[in-house]
Amino acid sequence: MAEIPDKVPTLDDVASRAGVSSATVSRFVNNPKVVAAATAERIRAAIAEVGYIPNLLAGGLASSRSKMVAVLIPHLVDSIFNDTIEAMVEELSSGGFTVMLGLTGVSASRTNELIRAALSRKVDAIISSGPIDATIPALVSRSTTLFIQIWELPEHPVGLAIGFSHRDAGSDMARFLMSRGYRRPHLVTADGARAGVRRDGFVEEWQTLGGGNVTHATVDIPSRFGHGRRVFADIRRLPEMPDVVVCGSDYLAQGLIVEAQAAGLRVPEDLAVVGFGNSSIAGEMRPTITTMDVDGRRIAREAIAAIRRYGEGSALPDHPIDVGFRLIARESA
Amino acid sequence: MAEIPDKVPTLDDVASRAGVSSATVSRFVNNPKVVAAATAERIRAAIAEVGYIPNLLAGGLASSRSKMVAVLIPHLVDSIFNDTIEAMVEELSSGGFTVMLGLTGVSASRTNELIRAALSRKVDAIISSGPIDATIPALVSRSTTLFIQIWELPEHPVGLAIGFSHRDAGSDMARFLMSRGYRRPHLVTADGARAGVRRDGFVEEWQTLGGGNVTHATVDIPSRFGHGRRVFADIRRLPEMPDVVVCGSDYLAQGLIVEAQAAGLRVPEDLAVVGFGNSSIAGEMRPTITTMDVDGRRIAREAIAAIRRYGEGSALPDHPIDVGFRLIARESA
DNA sequence: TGCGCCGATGATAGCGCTTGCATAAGCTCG
DNA sequence: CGAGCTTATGCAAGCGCTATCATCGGCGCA
Repeated sequence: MAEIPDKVPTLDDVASRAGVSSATVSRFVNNPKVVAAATAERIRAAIAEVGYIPNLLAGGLASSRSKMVAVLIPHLVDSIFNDTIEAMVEELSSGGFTVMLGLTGVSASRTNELIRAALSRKVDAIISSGPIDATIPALVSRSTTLFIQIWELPEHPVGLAIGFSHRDAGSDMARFLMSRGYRRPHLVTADGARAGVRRDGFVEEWQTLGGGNVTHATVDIPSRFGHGRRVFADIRRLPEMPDVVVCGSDYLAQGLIVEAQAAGLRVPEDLAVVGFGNSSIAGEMRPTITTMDVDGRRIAREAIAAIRRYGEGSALPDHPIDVGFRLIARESA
Repeated sequence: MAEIPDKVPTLDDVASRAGVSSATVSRFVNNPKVVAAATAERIRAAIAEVGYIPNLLAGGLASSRSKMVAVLIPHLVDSIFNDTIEAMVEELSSGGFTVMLGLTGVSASRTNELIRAALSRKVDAIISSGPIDATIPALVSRSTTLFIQIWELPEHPVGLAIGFSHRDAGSDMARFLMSRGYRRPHLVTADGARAGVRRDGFVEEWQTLGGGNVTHATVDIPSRFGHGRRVFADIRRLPEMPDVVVCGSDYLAQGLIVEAQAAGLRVPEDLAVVGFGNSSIAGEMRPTITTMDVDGRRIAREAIAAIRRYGEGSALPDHPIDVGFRLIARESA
């Protein structure tokens, strides 16, 4: 019975066992087709025998390509990105990438630290859904790492942007609610840039359509289920009760519905509510929640495709990738 | 004005700029106190001037320590671990570790791949909340990576376990509900091992206390908000309506409450509901949800402390770390 | 004054892999 | 049948760090 050396086996161990050079084993590991079938078979066997696990630190150092992607999001709990991120992580993993997760919160310095950490690890790409501050372009541009902003389409993206127009999303919602006959919308948004753009889009369109004044309130980022309580209390104090509340996330919409119902109101008859993001709960709530769907899996796929192309040396598309959105009319409005 | 070389600066660049050897710069980067104050200052300046970002692939390769920790969980959306994982990621990041996130789903092969990927990256530790299959011990034991199972206390953990007794959690809940006067509990659990243990603990204690029969149903992993609908429908078809439903997660409890209320039942008067995990929504729902609190942040801290000690060569505690749990009585039962 | 020590630094040998270049067969074809 | 390819493999030079060992001034102390 073969002695198992007590150190973890390296390429060389596999090589000598298979009777080839370590270069050949390396080739086999990274691209099996380039070695002859018979050799491949011997190497495969040798790998299994010694229980070889490649050292990606060494590989990454040598190739300056890490097969690792950083995903930066503000939060995990109740995050509007959850479904998108779950899709993202699944797609990245099955695409052979390792995911480095960073939680930025709302702090720019935290975001910066995480970006530095990612660059330190020579990640192939950084996918960020958080806010971008002014120091980031300089950091990123000196590296070969691809920077991808998701969920928005900034005028001048750092690297690549994959998202949709928040302004259009806002105005689409305005048209929808107007056509449904609502007249006194109340907006509740997290105080982030994107939510602000949606709000502007809504208000502008609403007024263009001849709608009256639009009231609005702000909640902390992220807009969570738990905010529902305070938001509802605030609404009750409004001089005139709105007939529909436009929420910055489905979770907030859910929280608001719960509160409204607890207060004896019927949704949507007494108060209609719409969310944003088409999180899984939106279709499962009672009443089901009218919302905007964003195709997270599509964003993930586009991101991965871009990373691949970029890795192979192709130029990036010189314009952001617009994945659009889709209004989903359900029971709540 | 100084020319910025178009390649990314290395330790050597910093060293020559500061007029010291690269070894000294390395010392400064990893442990500033060991270099003389004046030298430190020069190095600090040089680092800022050239915009040096350490290459952790190279560092990790040389030191065989990656400062990276893999976190493996089944899901992101509606996961009972969300709050724990958020705490975990925050604590790890501020502790200087990079987090590699893996979503195992319910597949053992997926879990295996992720563990291999983690080992390939020479992570300092793998923190797993998923199910452990028989092939894992062999994989992990040949490496120097610390394996940490969280949220449970298995008899024979692979590496270290940090969690609590699911059996005790089950029996505590049984005692609590009995003392509150409930008589016909119905259990709804995800079909995972841990949930099964809690159920057994509940049933056994319930019967010890002289309670009658306990009905139970199973849902897919993870037990989510959306399951509430089917679970409620099933309950209605039970020969005798339960007076309290014990759910495997707060999200499921929430979903069930929503359904019950939509059907005109009052919670807890007509049907009481309890959850598990003390997710943030539990205290924010109407009614607030009675649940079991598990201190996720404590688990995270214990894990990090263990990783640190292990990295410094200390032996692991030879017994699992029991962080306990706490029943939180709220309005829903 | 001289010995031993300690704190600060330099020189250097790898860590385990990738990859450009060189080599050696096998093929095709006029 | 040999020039000119293509294909399969080996050789060896790094990738950018860390860590061991050696060096070299002080400095306390007998």
